[in-house]
Amino acid sequence: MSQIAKAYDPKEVEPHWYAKWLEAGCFKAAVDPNRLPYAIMIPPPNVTGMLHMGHVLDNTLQDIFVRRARLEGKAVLWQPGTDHAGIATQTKVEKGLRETTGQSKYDLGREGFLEKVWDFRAESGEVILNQLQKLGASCDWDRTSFTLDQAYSKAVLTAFVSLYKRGHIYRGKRMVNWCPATHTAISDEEVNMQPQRGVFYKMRYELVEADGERTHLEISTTRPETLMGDSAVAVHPADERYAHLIGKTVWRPFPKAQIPIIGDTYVDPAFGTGCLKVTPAHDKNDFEIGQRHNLAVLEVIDAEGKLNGLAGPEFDGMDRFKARTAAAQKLEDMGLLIAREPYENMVGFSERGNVPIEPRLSEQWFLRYPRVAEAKRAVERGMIQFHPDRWKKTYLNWLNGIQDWCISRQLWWGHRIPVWYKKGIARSALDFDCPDHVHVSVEGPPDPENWEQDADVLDTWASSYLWPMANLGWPEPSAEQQKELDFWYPTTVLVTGFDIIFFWVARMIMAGIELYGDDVEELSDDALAQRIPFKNVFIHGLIRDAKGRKMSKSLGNSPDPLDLIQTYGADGLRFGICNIAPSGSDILFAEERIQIGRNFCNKLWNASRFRQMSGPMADNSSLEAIVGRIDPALCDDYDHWILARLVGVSEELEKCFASYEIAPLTHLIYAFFWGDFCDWYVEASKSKLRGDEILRANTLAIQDLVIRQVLQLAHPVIPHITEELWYSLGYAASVRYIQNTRLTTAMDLQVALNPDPSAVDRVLNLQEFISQARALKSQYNLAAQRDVALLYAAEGDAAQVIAANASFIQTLAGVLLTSVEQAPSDGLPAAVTALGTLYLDLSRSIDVEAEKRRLSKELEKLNNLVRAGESKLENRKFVDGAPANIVAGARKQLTESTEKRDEIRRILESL
RNA sequence: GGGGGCUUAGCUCAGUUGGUUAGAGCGCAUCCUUGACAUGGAUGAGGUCGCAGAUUCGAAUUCUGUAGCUCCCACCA
Repeated sequence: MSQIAKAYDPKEVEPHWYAKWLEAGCFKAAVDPNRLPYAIMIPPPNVTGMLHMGHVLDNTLQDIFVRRARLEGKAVLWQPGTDHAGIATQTKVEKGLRETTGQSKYDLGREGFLEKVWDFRAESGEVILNQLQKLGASCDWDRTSFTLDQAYSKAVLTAFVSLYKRGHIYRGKRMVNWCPATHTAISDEEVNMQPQRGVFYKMRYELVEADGERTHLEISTTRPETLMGDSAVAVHPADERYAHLIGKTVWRPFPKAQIPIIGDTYVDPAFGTGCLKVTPAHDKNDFEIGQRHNLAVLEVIDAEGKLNGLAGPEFDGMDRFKARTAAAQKLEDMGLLIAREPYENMVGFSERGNVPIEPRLSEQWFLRYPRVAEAKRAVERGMIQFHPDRWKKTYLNWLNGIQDWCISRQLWWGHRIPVWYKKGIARSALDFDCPDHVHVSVEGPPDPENWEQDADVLDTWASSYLWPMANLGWPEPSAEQQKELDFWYPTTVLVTGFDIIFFWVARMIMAGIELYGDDVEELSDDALAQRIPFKNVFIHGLIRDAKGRKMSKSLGNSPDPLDLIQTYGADGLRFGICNIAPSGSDILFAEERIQIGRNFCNKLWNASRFRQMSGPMADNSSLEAIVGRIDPALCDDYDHWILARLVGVSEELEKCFASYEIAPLTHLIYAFFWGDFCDWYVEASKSKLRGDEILRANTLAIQDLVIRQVLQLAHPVIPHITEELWYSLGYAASVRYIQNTRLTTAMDLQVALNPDPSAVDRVLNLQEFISQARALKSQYNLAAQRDVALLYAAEGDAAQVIAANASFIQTLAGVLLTSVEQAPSDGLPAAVTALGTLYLDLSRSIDVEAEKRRLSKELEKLNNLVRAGESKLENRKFVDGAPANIVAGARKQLTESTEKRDEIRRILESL
């Protein structure tokens, strides 16, 4: 036990306890067959990334879950790690290189460049993990994993080889999304559609043979720079305007060539002019049309987005966007451009390169997603549950229209594709079914000198999709790892944002189902349930700024979490972020919205401090010890009430965790501790604390009990301050750390305390009585006075309740109470409560009109209530049909309302 | 074009299977530095729960229609 300092200083407390936890091995995960497993795999942040608000939210939630699970007595694994993040990291290093030495990666060569990336990783790789520690994340850091670790790489390659051998992975020349900025193909998921303001060009292609009056076809396009690659003009076969021209030819203006007019139903006659230029090399649809009609594929744009020699000498080497206006100008010079119209359309942008992607034909590796049906089944049958549930629709919807995944990247940083080609055989002549031509294995060919490895690496997501199983030792677990796999896998819950349901969640599910276990065709539900990577998916929203915009560096609206920790403490930030994280999609972040976290910590701190100042500390070493200090005979209504509330809030929190509803979490804790305990219970205690020793000890025992339980309940959210107070107030005397105590359940508390439920009603009435007394004072600007004379007229039980609680009332309301037999006749300001009528005993005259206005307003309210209550109770259908407790409640309310109304009426008349 | 989601106090949001007088935080107004806390306390103003129907004894809550906003997916040049 130690003296609690005057002000709460998170900067002192937080690092202190974090170090202690690490030292004591509090976060270490250990297989324990006697406990239920609870495992979370961290969504691995980019190895060179910096902590941002999204991480704060995601990891705070995970930490809340695992810390709660530890309190519940489960064996807990929170696996940390980082992702090599292929494109992001490589781009960053390339940029740095360019800026510092002016070199490109080609100057260094593959080996040399990769060395630089590893250096960079060594420098910055630990940063984000350290930042997570500042937040209080209770990961088992000894297990920190990296997607390019040797063992992990082996898992990735094994997965590739298995999927290849099972026929899910193939190589093919296809239209892919090419990023001209990063010089690699990317997957459909890495392309973001953005509205672009551009120009709709209307141009004319001359018919080789005039069609009567008609000498030209009019064609609209947004991309005139690709016309040099046109190999046809397409029209709808049923389009009366053009159908008869099918089979004829037109002149492509430059390089001048005859190209056919073809009929294809893809063309929408109503759109533009109804004529479509077909550029099979640079448009996905055009490519398909080209396939159907056997058209030449003329590539005129290269990997960097520049035009090449095929486009003609004046365009050779020109950037695609420059070429767009240049081509239009040339058309205009030739008299072939009819119009330039402003136009807005959706253009695909490369997520990383942030430039428009270029559809490009290239040889790539593709994954035909395995186990799509089973991936759906696992979710549909509830083996995997999404929280909130509605996200499963998004997931299923995506799986329904799923296309093959381009998994090769023209990068160096990543897992190199484990495929080797025999030297001396032209790539085009390779027979992939012949082991003498193509070698696919984890180890590589026995005679590497005769082979050349595929130059590409795998998409980062084609490694992180193994995260849950690879981190536990798959595919070749040692005996120890096998135990871990058996125990922790499938993991309990995955916590992540909805933006990566497609990138990661769905792919992990399919990978797990396909690869975890033997290669069998049919999977029973039981087998499926063993293979899935996690049983629950907790989806949270994205953090946006107060105006709903995405957080970004360029907007400058992305606060540095470390600054926030500096100002509000890690606990304050955690509480705040948890408090504003609704179950909806977006979270609007504004700094003032997390102040509540700091304020709550401060309140907790000061309430504990007040406890310490209120009297000597006693045995707080266990729940039993504290309960043993409470004498039920000494407990009054307030004591029973706060204990009943404690049981209630404990139960509600249990429900929250069981159903993955975290939105109410902080609200429940806040309302109970601040609203009920501090504002009412502690205030009410003050008179008792000044009373006799025995009563004081009893009251302090109850305070100790409530604070202890609040510390337990709040610990997952605000671990540092609760640990500090746990220690300072002597709760740690027998068990050192909160997490090593067993969470007291609502049931435990109920049995141990058995609070009198009837006290709750009495206390609610008292609270109303006190509030009304305060309101009366406030009305007459007497709020600050502590000894305002108040008369009250009450009868029967109510009179007894007031008498028994007179000292509370006087303390809490700051009044001196006097009971009167009869209502005073001289028109004093009054308030009507369920316990009786209050009169402010004023020596000066009152403002009769103001008093009348106030009471009339109150009267109207009550009249409405009475009317509503009466009509309800006169309705036979209600009385007969509604549940008994509802009817009884309505009766009770009507009685009370009627009494109050009559009393107010009487007072009004007397004024 | 397909699929979600949202619409409740000035702002941001709760409101569990329909059921006592619709709540919270912030903001606002008035008062209070009374020995836990001004990162505080007290009091108060402020809502016909987007709109229109339907079901029901009873609807913010269920259903239908409708308007507006928003996100995701999708190959209209």
